[in-house]
Amino acid sequence: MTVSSKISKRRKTKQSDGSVDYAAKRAEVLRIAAKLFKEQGFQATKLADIAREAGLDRATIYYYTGSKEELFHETVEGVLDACIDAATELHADASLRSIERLHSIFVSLMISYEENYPATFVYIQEQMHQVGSEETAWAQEIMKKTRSFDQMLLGFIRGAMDEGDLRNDVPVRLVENALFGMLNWTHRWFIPGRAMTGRQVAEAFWSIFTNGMAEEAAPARSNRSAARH
Amino acid sequence: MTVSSKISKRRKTKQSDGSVDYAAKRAEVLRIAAKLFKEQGFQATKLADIAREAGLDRATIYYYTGSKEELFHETVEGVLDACIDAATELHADASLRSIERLHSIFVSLMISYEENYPATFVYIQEQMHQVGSEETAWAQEIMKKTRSFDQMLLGFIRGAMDEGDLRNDVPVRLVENALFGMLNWTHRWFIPGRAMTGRQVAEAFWSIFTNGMAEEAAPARSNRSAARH
DNA sequence: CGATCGATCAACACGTGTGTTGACGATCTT
DNA sequence: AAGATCGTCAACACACGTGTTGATCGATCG
Repeated sequence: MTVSSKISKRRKTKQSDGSVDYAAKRAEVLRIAAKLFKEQGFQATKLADIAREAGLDRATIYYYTGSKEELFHETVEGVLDACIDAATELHADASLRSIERLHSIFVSLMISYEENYPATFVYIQEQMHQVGSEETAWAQEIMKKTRSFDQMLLGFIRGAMDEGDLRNDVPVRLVENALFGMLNWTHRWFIPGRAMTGRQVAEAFWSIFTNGMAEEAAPARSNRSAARH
Repeated sequence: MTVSSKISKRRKTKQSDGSVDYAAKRAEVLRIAAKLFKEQGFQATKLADIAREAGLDRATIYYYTGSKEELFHETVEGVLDACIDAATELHADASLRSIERLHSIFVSLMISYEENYPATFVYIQEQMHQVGSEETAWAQEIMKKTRSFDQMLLGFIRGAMDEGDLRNDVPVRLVENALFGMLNWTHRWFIPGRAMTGRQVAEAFWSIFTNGMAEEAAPARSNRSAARH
């Protein structure tokens, strides 16, 4: 990031083009950084923590990266693009109903969260959208993409309402916040490789979202005590 | 917090018992601190920010509080108790079905979030539950209460399933995470005094949770286009 | 009107975290 | 075996945020 010329960085740049072991170890450092960002938050994570976890001296970290910020950017960059990619490919297929596209995106998104773990959860945790203060091109780009992604989602929900697949007696924004609240809140509890897969979680949430949890959501309403237990 | 004797604190303590203007200004500082904690997070909020916002010198803040931590504790303390109070009073009324109690708690909780704004949202944001590392009595207490509150909620959900008011084909934990994901995610977008009240949001979420968003979830399926729009 | 007291701030001391430097061993090269 | 190079770290310089002190200024009071 810091462009100025320093010996430590000169070494790094020299490294950048070539070696294999180097790239591997660099990736390892990045992995550890992402893990700690997820566990403790960006600010609370000290470079010393990353170094300790990697079994290196703090100074050595700078052999692999220019700064803590750089590690963070590299963790988070691409996350948004992954989400947008997942969404746009469905968006293109106009043969599907909006509700089906929304469903697809919802599931794809959760799977993307899972695959990019823990990067996406770091992204969510650090509230990347409200970096309004920062004037950096980086921040601007994030905000722009987020807004555009958000509009896409809203579009699907509105579409599904117009097409009669979703109730329209609730404000669109609220529906979005309900659905993606469930989804995004996973960053507080979901861990890949545990009881459920990302897809299973997403499908379960989707079922709740569309059908609701009421036992008698279906026409049959009379015999509730006969319910399976 | 810091018990040691310093003149600055001696003054403060002297102030603690008595004055009226003092208490008012102190409350003002606390209010500003809470607001900034909400906007920027605890770590990112510098005492200088609070001072600037309050139109005071940084040093003067210490005339009203012992430390940044103290401001934080005072912001967050009571939040959990408010939630627990809201929950337990319903818990006592055994004449209600579990599903009704869950509904009541859900709405009460959202209203509590609204009334304690922004304190509760700070609480949620700072992930008070996973302060596992800290050994302070304060942290222990928080964790204990959180766990107990969590168990209470799970109990209601299980109860509602047993009583046949909720589908039981979804893991309890997942149902909890869906419902309280929607609720807790409000800390990212809900602002009191805007379009909707806390109660309205909660009721809308509850409706989605129980009935789902599918247009044909309810018995009445025919006149959908007649719906308010 | 000098004394007291409450609120304020300038200046300081300190701790902690970041990023840089230079050097030291190990391995690889010719 | 002399030299180059790579990964490493001890030590340093620096920035920043916190909390403390002592003094100042104005109001209230005897």
